[in-house]
Amino acid sequence: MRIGDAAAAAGTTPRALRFYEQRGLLAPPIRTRTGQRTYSNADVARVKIIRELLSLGLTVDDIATLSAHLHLLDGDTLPEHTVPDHIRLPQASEMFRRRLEIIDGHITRLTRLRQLLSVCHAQLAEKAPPATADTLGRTSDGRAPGRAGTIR
Amino acid sequence: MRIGDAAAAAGTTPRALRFYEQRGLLAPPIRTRTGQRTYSNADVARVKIIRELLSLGLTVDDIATLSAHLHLLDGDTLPEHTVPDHIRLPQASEMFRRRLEIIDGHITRLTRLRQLLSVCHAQLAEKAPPATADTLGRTSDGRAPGRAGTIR
DNA sequence: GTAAACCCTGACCCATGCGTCAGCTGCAAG
DNA sequence: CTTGCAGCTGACGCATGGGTCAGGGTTTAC
Repeated sequence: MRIGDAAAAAGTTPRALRFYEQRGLLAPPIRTRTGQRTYSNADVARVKIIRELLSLGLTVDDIATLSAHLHLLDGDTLPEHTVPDHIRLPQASEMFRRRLEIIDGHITRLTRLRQLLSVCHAQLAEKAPPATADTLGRTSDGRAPGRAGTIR
Repeated sequence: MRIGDAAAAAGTTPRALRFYEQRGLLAPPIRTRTGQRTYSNADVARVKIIRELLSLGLTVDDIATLSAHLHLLDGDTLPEHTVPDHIRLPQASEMFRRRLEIIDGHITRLTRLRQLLSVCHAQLAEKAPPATADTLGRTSDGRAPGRAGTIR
């Protein structure tokens, strides 16, 4: 499988795969003798995991730190002993702990925000009749060509 | 109160206040005749709210859209009728709705991630004895001078 | 009156997660 | 053989939320 197909299969772009590779999230894949990258299904699975984690708010660097242990997240799609574990284990464990704390914080705060906004919304709804199509000026998504940035 | 004091009172920097002003989160404050900005306590309160919302994951643009209604979030610190409401009410209401959806999504996904990581952490903990100070290479925070970006 | 500390307006810098050329090579189809 | 899509490696661009000068006025304290 070459990069275009692998990317499509994982729901992303070739550019992204090269980027993940460059940043250490993905092991450098086997190349054809002319230099083209070839990916396996396991690679695609890994990319999917990576995207999942990104969409959940981890950063590329976080995922790189975890990279030796990503297979734990997927039980059976990835090989078991691809990487020398023991050196990074404690750091990874620490990282998980910290991440958990951060996530708990996020959840707490978001929950509070949810309440705040909910109240706001209710108050506004009292004053304003529910928005109709023509009180809203075209709710197009307005995404410009070059829109990049964080996956949310 | 001049900008430095106001910023300190709100727990941020002059630069940030100017930035919020420029992006429409803060009304242009009164200036002395020599051009220096002067802020009231109400302004400081508003900045605190802005920071709160930022830390909860809203973007500057979101907050700008809400800016006419921020006082709803603070009941009694801000004046009641400073802005002509009616034009933007429906949009703001819509925005709240969308934001609520997004936040619910975040919460759901974070909760899932929490579980995943939690499992990972447990599995790692089995293999690795709990990290001690010297198995971790200096857990310094390593924050470089210019570390900017999103408030998390 | 003069230095120290603060403010003003640009303007450029950082990290993220890629998009998007640019300029060159590879490969399968007609 | 050639055409045209695909891949390769840089390198620059974008949006966010400000930090950090630079170059010049202001205010305050001694």
